[in-house]
Amino acid sequence: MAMRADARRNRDRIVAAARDLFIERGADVPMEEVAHRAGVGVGTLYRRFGDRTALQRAVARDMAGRMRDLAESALAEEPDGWRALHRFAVRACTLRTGPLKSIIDPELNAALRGDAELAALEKATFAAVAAIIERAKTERTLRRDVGDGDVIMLIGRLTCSPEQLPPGLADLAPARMVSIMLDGLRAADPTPLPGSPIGVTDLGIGSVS
Amino acid sequence: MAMRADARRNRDRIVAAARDLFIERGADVPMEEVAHRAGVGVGTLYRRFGDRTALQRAVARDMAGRMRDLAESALAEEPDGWRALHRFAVRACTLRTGPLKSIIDPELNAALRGDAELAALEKATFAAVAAIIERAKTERTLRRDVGDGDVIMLIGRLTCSPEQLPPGLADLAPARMVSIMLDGLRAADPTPLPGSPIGVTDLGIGSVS
Amino acid sequence: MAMRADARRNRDRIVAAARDLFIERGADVPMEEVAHRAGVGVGTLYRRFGDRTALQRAVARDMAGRMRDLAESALAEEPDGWRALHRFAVRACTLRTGPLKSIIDPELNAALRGDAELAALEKATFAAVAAIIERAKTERTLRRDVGDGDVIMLIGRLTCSPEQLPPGLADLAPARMVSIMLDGLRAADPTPLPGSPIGVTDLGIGSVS
Amino acid sequence: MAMRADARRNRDRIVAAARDLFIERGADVPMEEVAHRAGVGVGTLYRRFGDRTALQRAVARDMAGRMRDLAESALAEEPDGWRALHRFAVRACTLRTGPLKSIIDPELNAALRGDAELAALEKATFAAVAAIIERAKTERTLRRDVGDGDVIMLIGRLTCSPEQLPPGLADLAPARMVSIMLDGLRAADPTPLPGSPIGVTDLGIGSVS
DNA sequence: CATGAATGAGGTTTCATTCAT
DNA sequence: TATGAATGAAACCTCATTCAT
Repeated sequence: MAMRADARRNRDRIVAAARDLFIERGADVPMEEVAHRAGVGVGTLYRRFGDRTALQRAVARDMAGRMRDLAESALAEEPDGWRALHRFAVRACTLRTGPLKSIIDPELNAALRGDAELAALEKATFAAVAAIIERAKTERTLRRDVGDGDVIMLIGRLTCSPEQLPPGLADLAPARMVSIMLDGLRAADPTPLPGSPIGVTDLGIGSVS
Repeated sequence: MAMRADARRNRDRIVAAARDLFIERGADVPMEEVAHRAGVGVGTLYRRFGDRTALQRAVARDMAGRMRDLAESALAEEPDGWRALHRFAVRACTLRTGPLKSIIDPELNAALRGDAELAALEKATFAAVAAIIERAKTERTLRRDVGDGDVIMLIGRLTCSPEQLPPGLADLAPARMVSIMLDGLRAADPTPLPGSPIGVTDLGIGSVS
Repeated sequence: MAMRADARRNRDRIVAAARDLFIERGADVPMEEVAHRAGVGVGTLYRRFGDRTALQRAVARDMAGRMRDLAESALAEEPDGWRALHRFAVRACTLRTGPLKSIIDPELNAALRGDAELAALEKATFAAVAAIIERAKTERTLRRDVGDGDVIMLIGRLTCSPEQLPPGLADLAPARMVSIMLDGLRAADPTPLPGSPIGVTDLGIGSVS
Repeated sequence: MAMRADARRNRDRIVAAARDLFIERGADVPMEEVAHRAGVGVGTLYRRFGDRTALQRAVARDMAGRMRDLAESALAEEPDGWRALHRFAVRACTLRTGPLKSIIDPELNAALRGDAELAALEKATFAAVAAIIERAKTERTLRRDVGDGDVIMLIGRLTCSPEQLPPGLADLAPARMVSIMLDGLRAADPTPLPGSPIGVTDLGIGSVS
């Protein structure tokens, strides 16, 4: 048991180290640096993860899990769809999935295509987001001519933000962008959009953004 | 003279090949593949560019130049600020700077920091965008509580779009997102934003997005 | 511990292999050949030495250490300065520093300039040689009009001997040259030399020869 | 004719550039640098010399020619063998064959083995040196127990001197070393040498030193 | 089990040589 | 004929992965 807890903790530290280094320095950081940042030897890293793609899979699942948690808690805990959408959009920015995109996106990373656990997490995320959107449309706060695919793409864009904003702006800027986006999504007086609503399913399966 | 022309053409083909491969496969494609795609030997590539960072610099300048051209022509050729903003935003998406971000962004790519030519191109881009925004504000089509920094960040996000959209959506989706964003930027009846307008200068020096 | 011992042995074998190959084939032997001769893979060589200059540094220190040992043992173990000088000169030839000169001489090899350990070894060598010379002068066997710099330069020349002498001469020729040189350095009846004695310090810092 | 002169001059500039660069930076200077230093394009260099070994051959012959000239003029112009030996030894130092050894020595450079012109030049040099030595022995100024091989080896050592002596010493140090060596070679009261005199032929054929 | 040394495949870069202009 | 651009073989070096301790 103590063993289990220790091992688990080691595993988590490795995933966290990998995620941070992938964000900071890209998908090609040496495995040895990941191990070092996690405070273990390479051998240990390889015992846990087999190879680089296994580590990427773990990071992707970790991030997808966080994203699902955000979506589900926004849906469950906010009083209305509009506020849920707002909360989800703002918090999604803080995950910084943007700089990780090429690692955690099954579309882009062949190693992740077909991973069932990851697919399940994304499916859950999409379901929660779709529910939020549905609610907001029902409440007549969200314009009717957008699909959940449109909204998910927009939120994906907002989280795609690797640049190091100056400290004072790191929190403010995403909040302002989300606010502007929501103004664009508001039901009142929208400009007609080209085409017809884009659904999640139109995007191809399973992409966080 | 004739030689000059040939060499120039070779150079351009190498930059184009590098850009495409960087987009498709990331910043770490083997140089040999870049050379092959350009139809030259590695030696030629290295004669022109010295090392990988020199090639990245060339790609970054190329993209920054295109971005500037988009901004300046939108400003010069559109009858009003709003249409100029729309045109710039839509066309900027087509440059696909998003997947190149880690390569062409001086903030993210140490090899590019301090490159004077690149800085000049970005400065010109920002100036044109700022002029467009100013015009739109004067025309009272753009809300007053956004700064040029806000708008540039938003446009940067829209161009940050690596996923391979299904063919039918590749053109449509960006147009819809831009349209929604513009609805959010519209002067009429905006929700008050947190903080105060963000200017280009607040973002730190010179990032296209 | 056991590992340590193994690693140490590996390291020593690499340095020995490098020295031999540098002598045989010059400073530009492929690293892979050095590794092969040492019985390890390239990776191991690079793990130990980082790059070619680090390996050269190791070889230079090794040779400088041997040279210092020769000088110090000659000083310590010979009954008089003259015999010490003779012994040092003869044995120095056997180190074959000549063919290594461009690799192990800090004057010639930029990678070695400023190496403190190497400088210390050379300083010790010079000190021992200077003591030998001083003793021989005191004993009135060495002519008074030569400085330690003169003698060190002469010995440096004798060790500068890349040519593959025919087997029978390999031992004899250096012995004869040393003997002739010593006759030239003898106290009795010397021809006046141009200039004044050259000291080690006149040579600039730290060159074995 | 004018053509001939021009071509000749070009060729000489290339050889001179190659010699200087070989001395300064070693046998592996890029051909392009040689060409640049000579003020021509690589193409021209290759038109003249075919490949690197041809260039080395040219440099070797050039140096061997100078060495022969020194030996023959010393023999022809000095009033006695002793002064001829002195002059040859001192001037040989100025050729700086030392740093070129691995390039111009047929023993060390496979590309030169069997070059008839080079062999002829060395043969002439050796003949002149042998004559000088013979004369000095006849005059009873040179000790009888040394062979021409001994003397040639000694002179070879003195010219093996790549180190950058401080300006004030560049001329003085060789003069002092030669003087000391000559004292060692003097007829009066020599210490018996081990073995028997070494002749040029004992050294194997054709080595400048 | 954890560790970190060893391995070698593969990417990067250089440069001798060729060849079109 | 002189030039310098193009080529690709070969050297350098890194790092994913394995394995002895």
